[in-house]
Amino acid sequence: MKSDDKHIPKYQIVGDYLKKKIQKGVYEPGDYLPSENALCKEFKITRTTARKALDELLNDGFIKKERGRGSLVIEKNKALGLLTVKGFSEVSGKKSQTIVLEDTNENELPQDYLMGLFDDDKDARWVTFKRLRVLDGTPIMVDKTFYSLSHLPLISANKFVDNSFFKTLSKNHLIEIKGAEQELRAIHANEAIAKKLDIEEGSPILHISIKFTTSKPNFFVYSEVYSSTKKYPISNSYFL
Amino acid sequence: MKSDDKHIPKYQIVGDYLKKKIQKGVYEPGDYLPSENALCKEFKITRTTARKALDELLNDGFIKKERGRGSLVIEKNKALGLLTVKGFSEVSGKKSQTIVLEDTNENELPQDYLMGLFDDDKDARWVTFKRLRVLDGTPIMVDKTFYSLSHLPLISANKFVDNSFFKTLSKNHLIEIKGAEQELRAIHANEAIAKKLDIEEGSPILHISIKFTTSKPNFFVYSEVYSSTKKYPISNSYFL
DNA sequence: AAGTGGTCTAGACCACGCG
DNA sequence: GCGTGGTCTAGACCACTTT
Repeated sequence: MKSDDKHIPKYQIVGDYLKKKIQKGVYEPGDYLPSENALCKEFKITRTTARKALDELLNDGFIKKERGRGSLVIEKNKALGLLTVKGFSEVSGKKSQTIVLEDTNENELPQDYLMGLFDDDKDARWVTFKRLRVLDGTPIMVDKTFYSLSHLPLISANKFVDNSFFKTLSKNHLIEIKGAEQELRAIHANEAIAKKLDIEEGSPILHISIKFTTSKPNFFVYSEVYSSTKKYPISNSYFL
Repeated sequence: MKSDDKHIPKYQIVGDYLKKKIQKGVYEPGDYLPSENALCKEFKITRTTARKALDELLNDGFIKKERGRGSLVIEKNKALGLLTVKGFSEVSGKKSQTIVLEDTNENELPQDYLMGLFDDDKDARWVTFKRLRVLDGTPIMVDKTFYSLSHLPLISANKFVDNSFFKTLSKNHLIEIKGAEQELRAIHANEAIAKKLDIEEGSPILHISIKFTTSKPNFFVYSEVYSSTKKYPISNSYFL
């Protein structure tokens, strides 16, 4: 019989160990990790192995190597894509706020839904909620989010963990966001949107249609976002 | 092989050598590269070095390693994100076209450059070129691209491989696009842009500022894109 | 059994940053 | 001068694929 020994390579053990320490805050951005030679002694490994462990962290964007100095912990890349307004929750001195415009309720699918992505679940029952994001007093975006009741019960938007739907999915339902497809259009703000975003009717705004893929098979979350980009542009990073 | 080592590490010489062979078609997708041991003998290097050379190709998406079999050359597909208009080159029956509006020439950096990403290379000499993308007769986007002469010579936009700057970087200079940071804004088209995109002045368009990260350290490519999204929205996928 | 890639050891010399 | 990371050698054993 084959044994089920999962032989985990040393470099991965050491790499994961360092990642966890960074995630726990033992090492913060700006700190230097133990040197390669220090890791060799601590874990009784050779430099090749220690370097491979650090390469993992380098690849995942945890550290930056500086010859002659050491391995510097850096701010991690968040490839969270377009839903991240520049510094929405990270701009120092700015306060972000989420206002529920319309709490979760059963609803018809909009006829004019733009993305041809509803192939599945066409006859399912859907719920939606609508929210307004405000950054430092400035309305930034309105979003309307859809999901199917056949995969998740109705959850009040007022009961989201940290006002975040995705955090709620993760913490209470163990569902993780795995990816997304998006379509972007520049459009004129209509009266309703303009009023909510406190801009003039006809101002150029960004309309984003998003289909989120989750860790739960066949469970997708759909979002329609209307964003005023004048003060805070949408920022986005992606790495291949 | 000659040993013109000097500054360039061996693994890079071997890695570049293999990349060139792939790009020349000596090795095609589906082929296996010489085994690590074969490379050791051919270049008189150790397996560590041979493996590091192959790691380069692995990172740049040229090959896939198969234990017990070898290093398989694969098709390079770049999910280039936002620069991909929906089906720009894939819509069946549609013809894409790239028109050079302004050939590559040395230029001043624009004063109003939006992204605060020029920290490095501030005093370097820059070249720019400007192009118009047309899909099935409809102008889709204009883009102005910048790069620093300290990393790459001036290349005429009329001599790009397949009209693609990135393909040129890859095929002729072994530089791969690794990722990007972007900022998106919805704006009103000014007269110049409107004329080029054949839309009314004041129409909402998408303005995208992009900083591309490459496989060449400290070499970045900057692009300013203005896109009419009415007929063809920008589409984008990302996966975590 | 032979060949491939995956991991690892125990060294070595070099280029760089800092005191 | 010393410690750091960058490169490299010359081996070794392992897991996996193919013949």
